[in-house]
Amino acid sequence: MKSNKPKYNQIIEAAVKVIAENGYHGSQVSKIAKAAGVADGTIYLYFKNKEDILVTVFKEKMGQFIEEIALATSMQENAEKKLFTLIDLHIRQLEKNHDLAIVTQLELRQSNYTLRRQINAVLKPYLTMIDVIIGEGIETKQFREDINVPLMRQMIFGTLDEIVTNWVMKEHKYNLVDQVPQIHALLIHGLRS
Amino acid sequence: MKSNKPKYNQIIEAAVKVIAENGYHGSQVSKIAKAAGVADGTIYLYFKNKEDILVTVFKEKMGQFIEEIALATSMQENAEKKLFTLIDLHIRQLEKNHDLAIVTQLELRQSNYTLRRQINAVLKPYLTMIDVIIGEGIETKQFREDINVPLMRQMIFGTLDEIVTNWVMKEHKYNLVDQVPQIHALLIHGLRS
Amino acid sequence: MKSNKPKYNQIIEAAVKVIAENGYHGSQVSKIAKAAGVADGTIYLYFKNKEDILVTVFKEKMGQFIEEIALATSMQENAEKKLFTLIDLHIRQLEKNHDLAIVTQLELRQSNYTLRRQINAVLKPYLTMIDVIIGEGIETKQFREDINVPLMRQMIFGTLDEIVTNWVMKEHKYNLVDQVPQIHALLIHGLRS
Amino acid sequence: MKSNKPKYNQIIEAAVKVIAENGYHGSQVSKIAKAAGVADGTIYLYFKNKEDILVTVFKEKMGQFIEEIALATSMQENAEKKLFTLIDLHIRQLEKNHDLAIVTQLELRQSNYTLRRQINAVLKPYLTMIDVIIGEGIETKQFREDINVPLMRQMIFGTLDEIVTNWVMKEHKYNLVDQVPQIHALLIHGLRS
DNA sequence: AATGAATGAGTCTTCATTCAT
DNA sequence: AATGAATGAAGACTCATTCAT
Repeated sequence: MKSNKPKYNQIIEAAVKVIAENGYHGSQVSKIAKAAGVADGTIYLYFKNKEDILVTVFKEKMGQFIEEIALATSMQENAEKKLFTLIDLHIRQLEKNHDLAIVTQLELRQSNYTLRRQINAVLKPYLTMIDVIIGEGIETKQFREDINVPLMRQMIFGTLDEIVTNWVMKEHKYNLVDQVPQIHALLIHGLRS
Repeated sequence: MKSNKPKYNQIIEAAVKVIAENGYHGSQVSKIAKAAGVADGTIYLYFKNKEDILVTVFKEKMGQFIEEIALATSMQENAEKKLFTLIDLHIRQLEKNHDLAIVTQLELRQSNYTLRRQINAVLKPYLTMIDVIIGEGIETKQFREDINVPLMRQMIFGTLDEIVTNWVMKEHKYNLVDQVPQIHALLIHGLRS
Repeated sequence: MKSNKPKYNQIIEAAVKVIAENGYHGSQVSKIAKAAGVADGTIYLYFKNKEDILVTVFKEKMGQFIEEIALATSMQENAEKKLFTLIDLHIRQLEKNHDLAIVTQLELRQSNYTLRRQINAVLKPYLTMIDVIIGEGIETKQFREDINVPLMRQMIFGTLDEIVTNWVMKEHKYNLVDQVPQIHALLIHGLRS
Repeated sequence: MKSNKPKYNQIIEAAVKVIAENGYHGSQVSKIAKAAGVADGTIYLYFKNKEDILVTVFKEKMGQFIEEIALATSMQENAEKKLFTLIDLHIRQLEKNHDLAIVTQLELRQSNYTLRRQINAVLKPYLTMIDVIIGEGIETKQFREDINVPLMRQMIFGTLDEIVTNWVMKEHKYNLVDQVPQIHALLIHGLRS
């Protein structure tokens, strides 16, 4: 696929790099074009408009992100382990890819409302995946019966998102993967002693 | 106090309203001025520039927000109850003020890096307050000894933030305060049955 | 006179200072008001508008300038000596007063066409004075009969103006008065050996 | 050459015309663009900013102006004739081109300090050319040995500049070229009978 | 398919001037 | 006479998008 549409991929990779380096508002179409080694006009042969580049960046990158997590969790035998795997890969993947983390945690959020809705749509399957894991945990009695699934999913996603965002804003100065067991424990056991 | 600087307050209130209605990028200075019933130039007698309006809106509103929570939690006798109060008021205050919720959860995040850092600075005391409550819980053995305080704080704040943001993006279609006890329970007990 | 209209004079002196220090375009009415120790509005009790301040500055200062030259030349016995005195005082007065020189040679020329015409009107008597001296020289046969008076006046004024402007632009780094005899000689004898 | 950069030249020609007609402060970028028959934004493909248009106008026009004088004087056999040619062409070229004369003598001087310095840099070779002619005259004993070259140059340039400026301010109501022999005579012989 | 020159809509900010006190 | 808070008009510049080549 990559070899079929080389410019398309060039542009997406350039966009991630340019946005991570220059910020959302400093990433003009002409700058992305230059980084991709194509003419400004060429961008519009592959993308409807600037917003479309950004949405596509998110779709492609998050698509891989989600797929990898989906695959890995499916190979775990129970909900608790699946949750651990999800946390681990969520954090591991973003920690591995600084540029992408900057783009997803900071820059893309500076977009307008329309783009935000599209980004949420891309995230939908991921959130559903979390819902399914929680549901499975409840069914198998690993998790409490009275758990409100959407609420618990917001807790899980909100926690992970906040943790990664903090790490990005602190300029990746500390190690994230090491905290995975603690995060998992907090989500499973809560605060109570 | 309000009567001393009427224009100042007019402008801040207008800014919240205009941003909530038109979004961050649709909120021209002239639109805010018009909504405040002052001339464009008057804005610049009270604010250094457009960004300064936004920072100030956040400072003033979050200042009250945080203060109210600080006061209420201080009157609770133990960490668990303090946490409940914090969750309750965090959600209650934003649910009560739709416009403010839109501004803090969605619009202000579309700002540039500089503004983001200033917003974080304003939030700092709130985050510290959470840290202190967790610390108190650990000392009094209400919470587990091995809890990583910053991590737990990110979990609490991330959860609340995600919950309110979801509610705003779903256009406030459901009741939030009702979920407070469940949120509290999840944070205290976690998923484990 | 000064004691009768203290604010009036305060404003004029402040204007010269502020313009010399901040340049024409950096000299807002409010800055002049502040330097003069009066309120912005007070300016408009004494001057019709901003342009009026500038014209008045020029009128007052150039009035003194011209008067002093008129007095001194009138005490010289012949045209050649009068010309020497005129050159000497023209240069001496501006060299003595750096701020005024900056204002007259550089800053006030950045004004618009209307102001320029008014400035020219103020200069008129000075130019006429030069004309009269040349005429006297011709009558007394000190100067050639076939001299075109306006042309010669333009030569004299143009020369002096250019010399002072160059000196101001070179930031007053050299001594001007020392050159007076040479200037006089050049105007009297020309280039020819 | 013109056909290679048509827009560039269109903009420069339009700028001279617009500034001559509307004055420096009345020449908005949009007005120049309209007169040049291009979009506002096109200006910025060829010029860094508004000031850059003005500096370029001066550079291009004065470049030609100076070159023509350099060529013509070089073909004269001695310093006195070279000086005559310089005076003649200085005045002839500006008299021929009313718009340019207005721009160089009046409007461009309303510019700020930065622009003024750049304009002076453009004039530098012209002033040097005058210096060289004077030096040559001294060497060949046409001119007096004791002449202060910079001073004499300021006298020549100041005289020409003042004469042209007066003519522009009098709205070109009289003939300038006719005065060339008189100007030359005054510079060569001075006032003395 | 690819180019890149050209377009032109859109906005924050300054500052001379006014006028109620 | 004096104040100074309030006014609001005015303009340079950017950048997403188009289209002739």
